[in-house]
Amino acid sequence: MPMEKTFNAAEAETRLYEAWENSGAFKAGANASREDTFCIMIPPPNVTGSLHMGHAFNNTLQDILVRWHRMRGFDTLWQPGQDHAGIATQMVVERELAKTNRRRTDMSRDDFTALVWEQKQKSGNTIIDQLKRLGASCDWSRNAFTMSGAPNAPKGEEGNFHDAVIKVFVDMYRKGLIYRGKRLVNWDPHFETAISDLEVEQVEVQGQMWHFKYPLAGGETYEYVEKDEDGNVSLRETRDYISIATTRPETMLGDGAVAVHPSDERYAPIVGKLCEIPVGPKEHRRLIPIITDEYPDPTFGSGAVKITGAHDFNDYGVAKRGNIPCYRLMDTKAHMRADGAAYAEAAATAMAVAKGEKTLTEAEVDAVNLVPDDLRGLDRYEARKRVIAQINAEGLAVTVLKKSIDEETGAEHLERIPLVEQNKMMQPHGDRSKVVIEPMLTDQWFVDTAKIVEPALKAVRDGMAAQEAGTFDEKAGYTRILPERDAKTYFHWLENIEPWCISRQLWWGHQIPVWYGPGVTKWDEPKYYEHGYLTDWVFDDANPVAFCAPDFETAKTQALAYYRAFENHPKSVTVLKKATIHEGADFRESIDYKARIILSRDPDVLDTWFSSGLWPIGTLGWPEETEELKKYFPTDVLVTGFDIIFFWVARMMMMQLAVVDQVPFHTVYVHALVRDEKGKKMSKSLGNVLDPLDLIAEYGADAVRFTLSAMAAMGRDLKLSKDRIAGYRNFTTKLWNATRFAEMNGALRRDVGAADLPQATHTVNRWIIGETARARLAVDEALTAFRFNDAANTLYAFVWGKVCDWYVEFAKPLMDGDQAGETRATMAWVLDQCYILMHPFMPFITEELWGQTGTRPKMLVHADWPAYGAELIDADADREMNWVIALIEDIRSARMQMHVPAGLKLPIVMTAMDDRGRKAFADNQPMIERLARLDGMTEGAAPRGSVTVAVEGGGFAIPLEGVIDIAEEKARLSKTLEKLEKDMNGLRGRLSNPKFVDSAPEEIVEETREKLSLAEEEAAKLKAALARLSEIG
RNA sequence: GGGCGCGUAGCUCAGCGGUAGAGCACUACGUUGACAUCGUAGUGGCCACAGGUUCGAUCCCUGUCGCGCCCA
Repeated sequence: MPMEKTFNAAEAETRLYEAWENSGAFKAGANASREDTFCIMIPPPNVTGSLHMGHAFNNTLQDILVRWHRMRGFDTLWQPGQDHAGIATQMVVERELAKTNRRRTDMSRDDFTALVWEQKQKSGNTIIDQLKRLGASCDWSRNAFTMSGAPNAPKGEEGNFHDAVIKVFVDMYRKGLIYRGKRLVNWDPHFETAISDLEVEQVEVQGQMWHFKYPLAGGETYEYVEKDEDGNVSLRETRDYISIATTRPETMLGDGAVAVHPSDERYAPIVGKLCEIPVGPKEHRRLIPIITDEYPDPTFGSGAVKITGAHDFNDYGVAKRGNIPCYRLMDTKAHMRADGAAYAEAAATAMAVAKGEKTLTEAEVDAVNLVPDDLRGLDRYEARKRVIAQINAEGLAVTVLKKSIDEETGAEHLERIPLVEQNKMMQPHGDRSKVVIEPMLTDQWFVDTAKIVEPALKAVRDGMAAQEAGTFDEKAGYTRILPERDAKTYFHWLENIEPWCISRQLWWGHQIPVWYGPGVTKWDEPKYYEHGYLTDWVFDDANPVAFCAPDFETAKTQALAYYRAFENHPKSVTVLKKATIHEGADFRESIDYKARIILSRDPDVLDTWFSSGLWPIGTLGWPEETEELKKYFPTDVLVTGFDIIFFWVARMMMMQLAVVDQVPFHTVYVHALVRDEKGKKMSKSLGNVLDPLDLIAEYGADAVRFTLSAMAAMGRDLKLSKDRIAGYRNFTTKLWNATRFAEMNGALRRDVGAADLPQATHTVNRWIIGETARARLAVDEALTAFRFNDAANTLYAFVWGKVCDWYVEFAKPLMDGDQAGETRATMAWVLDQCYILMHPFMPFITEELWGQTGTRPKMLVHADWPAYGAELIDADADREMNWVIALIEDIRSARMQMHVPAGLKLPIVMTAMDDRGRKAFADNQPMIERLARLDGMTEGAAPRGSVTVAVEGGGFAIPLEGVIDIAEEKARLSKTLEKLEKDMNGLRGRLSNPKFVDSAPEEIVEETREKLSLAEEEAAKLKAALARLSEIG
C-alpha cells in the first residue's frame, strides 16, 4: 500500500505510544546491551497539576537524553512520579468543600485526608497522560508518589516513600540536624500555616506610612537638633516625644522598644529612657525603652524605629540582640488575639518586664496578650483603622500644615492634618493564597541547614572545578551544574543559607513523627503536692518533652525510659518508674498523678520539599537496599528549571549527602523559561498561555518537541511562537516526503535486516555517507555537551539541507543508470540513519517511518545508535560534491539574475578547466545538467554575449546572445568583483603586516595566503569576462 | 541597594580571538520523476556605545547607556 501523502500525527501518536508501552520499551533496562547505566529522575509535577509549556520543555529534554542513551544500549531508567504538593492539593480540596459550604474543620483529619486521597486518585493521572502525549518514555510501571505508603493511604497507594521520609526525619533528629524552636516565620493567614521564604512573593503595592509621637515617660523633654549636610543647625526645638514612622500601626501594640542608630546625635540625650506607646487605654499605657541598634537608618523617616519583634523580621533581629520581649498580637487567622488574661493584667506584666522587675520565659511571653480589650478579635486591618483613629483623636499623630481655599469666599484656611506618606513598598504575599503574609512568632521545626550545607557546597565546587579543567568524571562523586551561571546561583544561596522551616500547619502531608509528653520537674525532697500526694516530682505541662520515633510504639519505649529514669524518693507516694504510656489527643488533659502519661503526636506535617528532597533515593526504594537503588543510584542527570534550584536541587544535594553520603546525580542541567513570543512570562492572568496539548493537537508532538529542542540554547529563555512550530512541522513533512520518494523509486529496505553500510562507489553516494557520519558525530558531540539546540539544528541542516535538497536530487538521474542498485541501497541506508538520529527528537514520525519502510527486527525505539564516524568521510568525494554544488548554485544564480526563463535549457561552454574540475564535471554531468537546466557542454572560448561562471579550477560560459542584457551582466560581475576586492584588500593588508606574519599561527597565515590566491584567481576571471563584455558593449 | 545575565539581519536567536550564521518574515521567479506544510534565487548587519589588551576583537578587560531576571 503506497504511503499517505502526509503523516497523520493525531492518529499515529496514540497508536505508537501504546505499541511502545505494550512492548515494555520504556521499562528500566529495556534494550540494555552494556553495563553502563543511565538514570534520570523526573522533577515530580504536582499531583493536581496539568502539563504546561515548562513541563513540555523540561520533559522533552529529558526524553531526548533518555531515548538517546537507551538506543546506545545503556541500562536506562527514567523514573517518573508526582509530588503531593501540600498546600496546593489541600487548597484544591478545600475549594471543592467550600462549594457546599463546608470547611476542613467540620470533619476529622482522617476524613479530610481521605478526601484528598480521592482527589489525588481522580486527578493524578492527568499529568501522566499528558506526558505520554508528549512522548515521554518514562518507566510508568515504577511511577512514584511522595505520599505513597502513608498510614491512611488507600489501596493502590502502597509504596515506601512515607517510610523513607519518616526515617530521614528521625535520623536527622537524632543526629541533631533537626530542632524545634519558636521562630519568626512567614505565616499564611489564609491557609493558617507557616510557609518558607521561597513560597513568599514580594509584590509592590502602594503603601502608607504614618508618623506618630511616642511621648517620653514622665513628661520629660530634650533638645531636638537637626543639622544639614554642612553641620549647620537647621532645626532646634524642645520635644517631649520621639517621632516614629510605621506602615503597620496595629503592631504598635506589641512594641517592645524604640531603636535608634548609635551614631544618631539627635536622640543621644534620650537613649536609655522610657517612652510611651501612644495607644491603648490611657490608664494602662505601656512604657518601652529607647535603645540603640545598627538596624535603624538615620536618614530614613525620623531615624527612630519601633521594635515589634513578633511581627517583623528586622525587628526580630533587633529584639534578639537587645533582649527585647516579642509579644505576639495575632492568631492564626491574623486576627487580633482574643485569648489570655484581660489587657490590664497583661499590660502590667509587660510593664514589669520593661522596668526590669520581671523576666519571662519564651512561653510566658507568648501567653501575654497585649491587645486592648476593645480591639480583641478584630481583623488586622480593622484594628489598624482603629489604632490610627485613636492616636489621631488623642493628638499624637505628627501633623503637617495644609492650606485650603474656600471656594466661595476665597479665604485661605490653614489646618494641621496627620502626616501620611504615600510610598511604593514591597509587601510579602503567599504564592498560593495571594494574601499578605504575617510574620509570626510560632513553634516550628527546622533543619539546621548550616550543619549539612558544606558537603553540598563542596560537591559542586569540585564538580565545577573538574568541568572547568576538562577532567570531569561522572563517577567521581561530585556534581556539576550547567550552565555555569546557575552554579553561581546555587553557591550564592547555599553560602547564605538560613535554617529551613519544615513544619506546615496542614493536614495533607507527612505528619511529623514526634510525640510530646509532659515535662518533669524534680525536687530534692518530697512535698505534698496540691492534690494531696507526697511526691518529689511534678509534671510540667508548659515544658513538654519530645520523643521522636518512626512510630508510636518506639516513641512509647523511649518515653518509658525517659520517665522511669527519674529516681523516686523513698517517701514519695507516686512512682514515676511505674508510669504507663498512652497515645491521645492532648496530654495536658489526661495527666493524672498516678503517672498515667499521654503522649500526643505533633499535629503538623512536613514541608513537601522535605519529601521531594529525598526523591532520588526514595523513588528507588530506600531505605531498603533494592536492586534498583544499587544499580541506578547515584543517578546521572537532573534536568530542571532554574526556578527550583533553591527549592529542590540544593535540598536534594544536602539531603542525599546527609542521609546516604552520596551526591544524587553528577550533572544538573538547568534550562530556562518558556515565554510567549513577545518575551512575556506565560501566565493565566495575561492570557498568553500556550497549552502544549493544543499545540500537539495542531502540529503534532514531534513538531512541538523539535521546536523546543531547537530553541534550547543553554541558559537562555525561549520565546515560543506558533510560526516556529509550524516551520518544524513542515520539517517533519519534508522527511515524510523524502521517504515517499524513496518508496516510489524502490529505494526502501523492505525486508532488509539491520541497516548495513552499503558498498558505494559513486561519488554522490560516498559523499552522502560521509555527510551522514558527520551528522552523527555532531549530534553525539552536541548531546554529550547538553547542547540540544546544536543537535537539533545539525539534524535539520543535514536532513533538509543535505539529504532532501541535494542528495535526493542527485539520486534522481542515478536511479536508472549503472549505479542504480547502489544508489537505492544508499538512499535506503541514509533514510534509516535519518530516522535513527532523529528519533530522540521526533520519536513518533520516525518510528512510523521505520515501521512503514521495512520489516524490522526491533522497533526504532530500540534501534542501535550508530557508531560510525570520520572513517566514512571521503575527502575526495566531499571536495568533488562541494564543487558540483557550488557550480550549480553559480549557474542558477547567474540565470536568475539574467532573467533566463526558468524552463529554458541552455548549452554551456567550458572555457578553461584543470583536471580535477574536468573529472568532477564528467562524473556528475547528468546531475549538473538536470539541476542547472543545461543542455550539453562544449569546450572552447567564451562566445559573444555569454555570461561567465567562475569556479575553482576553471570557468564556464553560458551563451546568451540575444537574451543577455550586457549592462546587467556587467553590473552582476562588477558587484561580485567589488565584494571580492574588498575581501582581497583585507587579506593583503594582513599579509603585508610583518607583525601578523610573525606572530599569527602558521596555519592561519597559510590559510590567509590560500584565500588570497583563490580570490585573485577568481578576480582575474571576472576581469577577463568584464573586458570581453566591454568589447561588445 | 546586592547578585546574575542580556543588547548580533525586520523578528527570534546561534556563534564568542582569524573581518558574521540559522529559522521565520520579506522580494522575485516557479520547472525538473517526494514535498505548495514545496522549489530556486535574492534583499537585509559600523555584532549597543566609548576606551583598553592583541599582529588581529562581535568574541577578552574597563567604563557608559539601555533591557531583563533573582535576592533584599
